[in-house]
Amino acid sequence: MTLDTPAAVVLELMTMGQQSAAHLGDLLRAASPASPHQELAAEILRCCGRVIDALRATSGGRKRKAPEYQAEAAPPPKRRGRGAEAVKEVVTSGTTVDGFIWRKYGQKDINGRKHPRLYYRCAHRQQGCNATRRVQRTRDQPAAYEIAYYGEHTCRGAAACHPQGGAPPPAVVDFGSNSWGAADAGRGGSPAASMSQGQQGGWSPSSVSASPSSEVGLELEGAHAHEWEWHDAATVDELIGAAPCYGPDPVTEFLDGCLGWEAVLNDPLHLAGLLHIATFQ
DNA sequence: TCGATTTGACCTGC
DNA sequence: GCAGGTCAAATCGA
Repeated sequence: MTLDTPAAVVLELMTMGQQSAAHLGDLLRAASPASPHQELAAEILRCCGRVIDALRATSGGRKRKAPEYQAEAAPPPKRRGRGAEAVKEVVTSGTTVDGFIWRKYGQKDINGRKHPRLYYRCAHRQQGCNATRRVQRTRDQPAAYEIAYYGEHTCRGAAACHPQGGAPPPAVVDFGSNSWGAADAGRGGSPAASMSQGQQGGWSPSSVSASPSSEVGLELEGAHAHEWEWHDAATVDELIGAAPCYGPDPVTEFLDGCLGWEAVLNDPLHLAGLLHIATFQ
């Protein structure tokens, strides 16, 4: 492959990064078999692999089929059939904050569940946003929540959802293994706000977890955790005030799988972000 | 007074 | 018929 296209450049760099990460993992393993830092190296490997896979799929001439969903053609919201598949399901610990403004519209005691199931819909439903979510405390960990998302945000995302046009709250991204967030908190790194921008330009929920001490108020437990919702105006103001500059992070979006590869390649800013990561290896 | 939440009733799929 | 999902009136709080 030649390096005459941005995709080729990124692929080359990511391949180098992947090799470097593998090497780093080997070194860490050799230095200290039980080192938790190995998880970081593994995480980098996974991310690189993901980028490379996406790139290869793109360069193969196959384009991901655009989602069938179209905002203007969206049918009126219908009842979900029982067991309908969620667009995304996440498990969060201690918080249900995800950067969107949700309006609770129902609560139901579920058979065999100690805690009721809560139903939320996007606060911008009047604007045609049909996104809903279902929040349920997990059986194993009462302080943790299973959140199932249904529908897509068509309200142009968190910026639109937020009354001040602000950005999502500080939250730690869970890239799947939660190792980044945990490592970040442990190292005192800045708590990265990172919600993901979906392909329609709206924000899609990432897997969000609260880091133990990253942000005031985000880590609550037990009976008070549910009080921290984004419809709490005071909370929103506090969080936005604490982090006024959060905006879309294309790199994180991409790595989190919510930003299409084509969007990255077609947008110089997104591409620059990825290249920055690639050269960071 | 108005917007948000609560909660019982209703609707629908299995 | 039951269980889960949604509606909408009642209630609450700023």
